[in-house]
Amino acid sequence: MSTPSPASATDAAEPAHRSTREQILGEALACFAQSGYEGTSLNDIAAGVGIRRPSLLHHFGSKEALYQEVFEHLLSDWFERLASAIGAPGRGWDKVELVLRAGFRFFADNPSYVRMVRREAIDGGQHLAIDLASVLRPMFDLAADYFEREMESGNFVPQDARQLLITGYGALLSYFSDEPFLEGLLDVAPLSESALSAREEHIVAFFHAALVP
Amino acid sequence: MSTPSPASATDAAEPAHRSTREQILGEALACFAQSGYEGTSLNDIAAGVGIRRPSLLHHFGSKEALYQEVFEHLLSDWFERLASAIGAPGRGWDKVELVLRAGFRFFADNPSYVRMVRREAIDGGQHLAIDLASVLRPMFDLAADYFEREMESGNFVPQDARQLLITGYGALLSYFSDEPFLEGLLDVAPLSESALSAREEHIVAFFHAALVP
DNA sequence: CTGTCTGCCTACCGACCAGTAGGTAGACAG
DNA sequence: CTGTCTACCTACTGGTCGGTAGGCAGACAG
Repeated sequence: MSTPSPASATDAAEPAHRSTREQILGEALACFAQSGYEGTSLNDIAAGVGIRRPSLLHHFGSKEALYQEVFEHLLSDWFERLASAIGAPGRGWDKVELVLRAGFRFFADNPSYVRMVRREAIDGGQHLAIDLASVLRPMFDLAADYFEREMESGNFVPQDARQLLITGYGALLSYFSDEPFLEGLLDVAPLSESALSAREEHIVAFFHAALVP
Repeated sequence: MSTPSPASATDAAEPAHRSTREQILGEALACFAQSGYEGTSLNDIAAGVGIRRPSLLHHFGSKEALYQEVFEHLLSDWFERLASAIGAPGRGWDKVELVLRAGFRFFADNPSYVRMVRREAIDGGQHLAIDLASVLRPMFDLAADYFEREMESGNFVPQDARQLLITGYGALLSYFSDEPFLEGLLDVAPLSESALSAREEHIVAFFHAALVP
C-alpha cells in the first residue's frame, strides 16, 4: 500500500480496550477496503496496530486466513440483520421498504465492508474460501419469488423481478463502495448523516415509484 | 496474478493483424480488468502477448504509463459516444432514453473497461494521473440541471436529480463490473446478447416508471 | 524458585516485483 | 559493405512480499 495507513475508518463503534486480535481485525478491514487484497501488505496492517508482522502472524496463520475471517465475520453479521428484517411481520410494499432500509443501514454502519464485498464481486471471489454467489443465491431466489407473487396479486407493477433485484443491489452498494469517487462528484461528504438520510429516502422513494401502482 | 492469463476478453472487435503495441494495450485491458493494478504483473501482460517483460517496457515506459494509457484511451472513447448521444436532437424522456442506451451499449461493448473504472471508483483513482471525479463532474452537473429543468416544467416527476443520477450510474455500471458475481447468481451468462437486451429494457423501463408522470 | 504459556521481537528465507544494462538479429538507407 | 534503427532478448539490480526460526520478557501455577 502506498499511503501509510487509514489508521481507522469510521466503521462501527469501538470500545475503549480491544484485544490485539480485535484491533488487527479492525485495521485489516480498513486496509483491505482501502487498498484491496493485493494492495494491502501485512506490514501495513501490523503498523496500524503498532506491532510487527510476525506478531500479527502469531494471531492469524496467514494473510488469506485473516482476510477470510474479516470477510466471513461481517458476512454473517449482515445475514443476521437481513434475516431479522425478513422475519419481521409485514407484507407487500411495507416489507420491501423494511428490508431496503435494513440493508441500507447495515451498509451505512459498515462502509468498509461494502468496499470489500464489491471488490470480491468484481474479482469473482478470488480470495474467498466460500462462493459468495452460492451463499447469496437462496436469498436472491426467495426475494425474486416474493416479488413475483406480489406482481401476480396486482400489488406490484409487473416486471422482471430478478432485474429489479440487481438494480436494487447496484443502488444500495454503489453509493458506499464508490464513496471515494462520489466524494469528488458531490459537494457534501457522502457518509455524513444528512447525505445518508437523503440517499436512503431517495432509494425508498425510487423503488416505491417503480413498484407500487 | 494467480490465473495465468485471460488471453483475450470478448471486448470490442479486433482486426486480423494488430501491432505489438495494440496487442499489449488489449492484453493489459483484460489483465487490469481481471486482477486490478496491483494484482497484475507486467510478466502476465507480456506473456499474453508472447513477448518478455523488457520488450513490453520498450513500448511503454512504465507500468503506470501503460495503465494510464489504457484507461484514458477508453475514457475518451466513452466521452465521444456520450457526447454524440447528448448532442443528438430530442428532448424530455426521449433524450434520457437515448443517453441511457448509449451508455449501456458502450459498457456492453467494453465490459473490461467498466471493471477498470469501478476499481478506480473504489480506490479513489490511486493509479490515475487524472482526477476522474473532476473530469466527469461537468457532465454530471449538466445532467442534473437538465433533469431539474424538466421537473420544473412538469415533464418529469419532481425528485432529487443528483440522487437519481447516482442511482442510474449504479444501475448501469454494476451489471458489468460485477459480472463474475452475477454469473453465479443467475442462470444465464450476463453478457449473452439475450441477457444484455433484457437488462437494457429493464433499465429503460425502470427509469421511465420513476421519471415520467 | 522452576516450568510453562502467551505475546511480542529481530533476523532471516525464497519468491516475485518493476525497472535497467547491454547485446543481438533483421530491415533498410546510402 | 557500412551505419543506423527497431524490436526483441538474457541477465541483473534493489526492493518488497508472505512466511519461518528462534529468542526473550512477563504472568502465572505448582
